[in-house]
Amino acid sequence: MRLYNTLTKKVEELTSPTGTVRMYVCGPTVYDLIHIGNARPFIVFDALRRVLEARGLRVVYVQNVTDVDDKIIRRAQEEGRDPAELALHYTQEYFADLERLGVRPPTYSPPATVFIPKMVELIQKLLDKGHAYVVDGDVYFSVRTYPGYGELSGRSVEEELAGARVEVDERKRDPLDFALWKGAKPGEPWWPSPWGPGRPGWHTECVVMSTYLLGETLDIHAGGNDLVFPHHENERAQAESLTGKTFVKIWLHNGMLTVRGEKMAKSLGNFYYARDVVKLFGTEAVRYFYLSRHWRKPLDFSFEALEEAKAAVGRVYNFLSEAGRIPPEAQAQDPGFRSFLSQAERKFWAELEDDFNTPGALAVLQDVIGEAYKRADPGALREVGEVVRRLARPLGLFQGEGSSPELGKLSEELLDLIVDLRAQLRQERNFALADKIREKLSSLGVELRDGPEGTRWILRS
RNA sequence: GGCGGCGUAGCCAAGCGGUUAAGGCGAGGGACUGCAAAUCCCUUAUUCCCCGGUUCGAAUCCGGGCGCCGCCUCCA
Repeated sequence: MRLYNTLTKKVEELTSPTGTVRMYVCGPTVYDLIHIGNARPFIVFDALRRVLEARGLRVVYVQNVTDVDDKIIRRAQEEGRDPAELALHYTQEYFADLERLGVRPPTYSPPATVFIPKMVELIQKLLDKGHAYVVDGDVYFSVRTYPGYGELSGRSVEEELAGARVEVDERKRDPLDFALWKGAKPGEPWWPSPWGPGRPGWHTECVVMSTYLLGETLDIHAGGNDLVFPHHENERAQAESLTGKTFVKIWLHNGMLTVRGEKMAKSLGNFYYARDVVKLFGTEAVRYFYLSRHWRKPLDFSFEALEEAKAAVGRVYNFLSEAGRIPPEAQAQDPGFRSFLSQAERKFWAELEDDFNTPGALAVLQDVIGEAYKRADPGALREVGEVVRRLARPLGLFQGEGSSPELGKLSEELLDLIVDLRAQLRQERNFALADKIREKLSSLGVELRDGPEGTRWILRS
């Protein structure tokens, strides 16, 4: 698998001598429900994980839950709630949302608060090595002590200094220095430390959780491209100052979800909660929507776009239900069809191997479906149905029943009876009544398809 | 201002030096049907924001514009 690495700005081969890929994806800060833009990395990197597994690799997938943070504290104060209780509540909602999005739970989802003693240890080590300093109960990382600072985000320390436009905290030795430990103000949650009560900074959380669970060098570290600076830059500075080793082999950053060209963000108010969008369009339409655009590019959200994704997913399910009713013995007539299929399979994987080109891979699926229809050969249809299901599996798509949910035996027989009676009406050319039945069933979610071999009923999901 | 990215048909979107410029949605025409739906067939970019350059050959590489976006604030 070749992937674009933010650090080197090149597409690089993901190597795994041990057969295990250790990947870390920045998770949510649990002060509110996640919005549909937050869901992009969760879905995209979940799919990447599954594709790596489908290629025979073991993946250890860690995604943190940031449950101490200024925003949580502020929100809790506004609502008169306990910050820990608020964080726990939204952590549970977050997991519920992952399920709604069809995202597999990570191997580990550590809450930051569990690791605070480890964070204190790490900060102490940075102090011991001269990479950090204490000011009035706060601890800062000294950016100048890490020569590689700025490499990830393509900034130079000098420029950042010149361009610093945020009010500089006078107590910092250098405007670029960032907080590792924040002393607690009255009323704020705190944990004990050698520098007094307080809480860890965000950048430190991720370093501790990732290296503790995955080791000092990660194969993949991923997140939204809005995290490149300062978050990931600061993580790298800490980790590499501490270990002297490469922190991350490949940095992956997904593009933003936009609304009319602007980033979707809580602060801009142009957001929709992930669960609401799933409710409106369904899990698979949302996944399809994300995977139909290359993961590094910006993606514009609109109801029309989701509608379109839903239609595309519906069409595939339509095909799968056609293919599914063909007896398993049916074989493709044309001997050349086999090689067409295996060529398509190779193409599918080649697209994914090439910087995780999911839109390219989905196009292969659509293409193969079109070809199967064209053949008008039940055997070919059946075989393509199987291939589509197998290939789409790692993308988390097209594994469901599609348009034929379980019905009770009685209901099925009743439907068959209605269809028979309607067939008689049509024979008698009583089309008015036959159409009325069709319309009524349609409004109940049962679609009738009249074909040369009679009528079939299909349940719309 | 600095750094990064994007601009391909009505819309969405692949493509990364040689392909007939994938695929989807939509639209139009036809087949099937009592009429529909579903499905099938055909049509829908001589051209990839603009201008130069490199090359036998450029949507793809280089230079310069134009437009849009992200980051530079603990934003996925």
